Amino acid sequence: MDRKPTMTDVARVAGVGTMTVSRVLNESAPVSAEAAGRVYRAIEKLGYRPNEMARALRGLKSRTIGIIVPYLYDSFFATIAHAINTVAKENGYSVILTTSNEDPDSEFAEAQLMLQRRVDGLIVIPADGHRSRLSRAEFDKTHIVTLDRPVQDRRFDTVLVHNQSGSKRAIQHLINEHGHRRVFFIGLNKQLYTVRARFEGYRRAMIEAGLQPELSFKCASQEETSAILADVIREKDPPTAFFCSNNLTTRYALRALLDLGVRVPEEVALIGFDDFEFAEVLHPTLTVVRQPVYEVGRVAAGLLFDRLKRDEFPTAGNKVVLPVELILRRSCGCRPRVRHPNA
Amino acid sequence: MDRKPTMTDVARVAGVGTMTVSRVLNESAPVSAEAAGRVYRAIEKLGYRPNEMARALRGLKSRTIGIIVPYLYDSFFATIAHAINTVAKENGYSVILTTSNEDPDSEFAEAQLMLQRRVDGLIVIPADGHRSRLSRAEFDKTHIVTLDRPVQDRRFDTVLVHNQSGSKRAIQHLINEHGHRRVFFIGLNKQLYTVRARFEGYRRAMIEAGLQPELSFKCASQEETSAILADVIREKDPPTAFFCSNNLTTRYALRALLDLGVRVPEEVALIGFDDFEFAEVLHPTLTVVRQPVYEVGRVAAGLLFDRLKRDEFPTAGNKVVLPVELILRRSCGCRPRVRHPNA
DNA sequence: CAATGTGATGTACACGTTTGCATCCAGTGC
DNA sequence: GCACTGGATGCAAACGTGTACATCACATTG
Repeated sequence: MDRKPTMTDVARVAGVGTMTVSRVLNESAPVSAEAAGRVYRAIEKLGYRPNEMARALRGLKSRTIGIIVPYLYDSFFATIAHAINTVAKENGYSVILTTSNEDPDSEFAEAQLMLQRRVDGLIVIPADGHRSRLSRAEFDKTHIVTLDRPVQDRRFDTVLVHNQSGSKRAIQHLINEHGHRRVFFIGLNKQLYTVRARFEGYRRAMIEAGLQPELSFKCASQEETSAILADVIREKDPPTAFFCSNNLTTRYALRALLDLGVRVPEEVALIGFDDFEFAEVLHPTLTVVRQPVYEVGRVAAGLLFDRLKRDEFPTAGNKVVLPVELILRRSCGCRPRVRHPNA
Repeated sequence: MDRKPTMTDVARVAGVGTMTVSRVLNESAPVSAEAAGRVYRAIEKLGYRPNEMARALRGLKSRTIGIIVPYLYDSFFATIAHAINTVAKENGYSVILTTSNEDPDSEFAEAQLMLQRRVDGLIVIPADGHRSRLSRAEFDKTHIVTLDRPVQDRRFDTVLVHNQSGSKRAIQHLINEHGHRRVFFIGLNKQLYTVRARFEGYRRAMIEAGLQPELSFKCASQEETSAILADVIREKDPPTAFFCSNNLTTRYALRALLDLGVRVPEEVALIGFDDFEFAEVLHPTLTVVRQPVYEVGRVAAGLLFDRLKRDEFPTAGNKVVLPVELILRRSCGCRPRVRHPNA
């Protein structure tokens, strides 16, 4: 009476064979209403729950997918995970989640572990490495969808956003609407795909306007960012606008400007990539390129479940690129209408 | 040649019995160096990985724990999840993650599902309901640790923070150091344990100072918060300080004050509960009660793995309460030294 | 009526692993 | 030489479920 009740227990109590129980549970074959009733009562009485381990072992699906993200405390990744989890639930799937800490080796190891756990599919935000190890033979028979950053392997489905055109548009806004000529790009990491793509958009916008691209990638910490901005601001003809490649650099830059006593947007304009909740609370409110974070996660999960349903391994995966949106607030110099509550 | 290699395959290639392979993998019994070598080579050659499903089924542990959080896009919960995942990895465990959407029924259903998946233990941030369904008989033989919010069931281990004394100290700071007499408490949800506890600290501080507690709980959206603050600010003798019960209300309140054109801290002071990354970037920088979020997750995971190692079900669980810290910045009226980078 | 289908059920086995138990070999003490 | 230890190994069973197959009653068809 200690162990969890099993299908055999249910069958015994209901006075039927184990198969009848199985058939009732899965509706895999017709069962007489009378027998089904007895089975249901027995299940209720014993508090029986099928053992998913055994089900998975028997060769069906584990009804589990794996997610690998670089970090979880980043709101971008957390939102992605939330979206995927929601879709997984809708499909009756569970989610095993882990982090790669932006390390390809760790990512590979975690993916292997997930395979040992026999996940039916994998959604990965590839770690920021030159080439991922996910393409290796071990994963030949695994459905993989990548996210946010592409991977060389053409077999995977991928979901991206229009990084390049998004940042290009933001820069053009600064140049055309506000007359900026020295716009400074704040990067984070030369390797990171998203940063490279966003830089490329920036670069093209500048070149097309006949301007000189200026950039810095050494902004991985508050200290580095503060030091660089302090130098740049002191030049005799300093930049009049900054473009931050992501959330993190936006925060670092704002903090640095605050410490330096440089007023935004009066003295310099600033646009960030990726919207966040406090962007509307900051003073000034922040103009950003917004990417549809939740949607990215949802679409990626959708692609994975499509694959799982078909269960075929095409030689070329789907590639979905979602649009981004320039949200004009005050930090770029615009004066959008502020909503005043009932007053 | 299509299927994943199994232990039997390895045994055949290595010219040994399956048991020798198992023993090599688990080091559960002595194996001759010569045989072990052959096994290792066979594993390497075939790319064999043990099937965790089969292992779990055979009655050992699933080496998987479950986490249930209300939401994932909240940075507090995401950080908790990250901490737990990190500790789980250290212990060779995987993590199944899901969300309850703050709904006790959903929480119960998800917990059941996790049991079907045969998790070895469960870490739950109990959904905001009067009483959780986690105490029911179904979970008698499951190791459960709760987090952030307590549960009636004394058998569970629990990790909390000093909500009450933390908010009391913040209020006392406003009263004693800055001379405030009308301090307004901004709640969120009467049910939510953390909000109630923080309110109680506020109430006691006010009473002890001979002041009148004033509060509002109808601040679950930006609109509600804005409307209430607009009313309150227009009173003939308006509050001179606000205390926000959590991250979300802090954001709503700041936004409302910004829209109303009320300057912080010149016209009103503000302290929030729970620190966040943008608190130092806001203008003014934000005074907050900081709770050790990551640590809460780490400790909870530690408690769970202690239980798993012992594998006993005590009648009374451990209760750990971690300290919080008042971080003085500018929004309360203090003028902390600002660090100016190399200048 | 024999042949054939169809619905409802049970029996055996397989999934891949680990746990008992049995086995085998070598060395030791008498 | 014999029984005994003890290390190294294999065999069968079991974990809980689903698939394949067999069975059986009964209805349908010619």
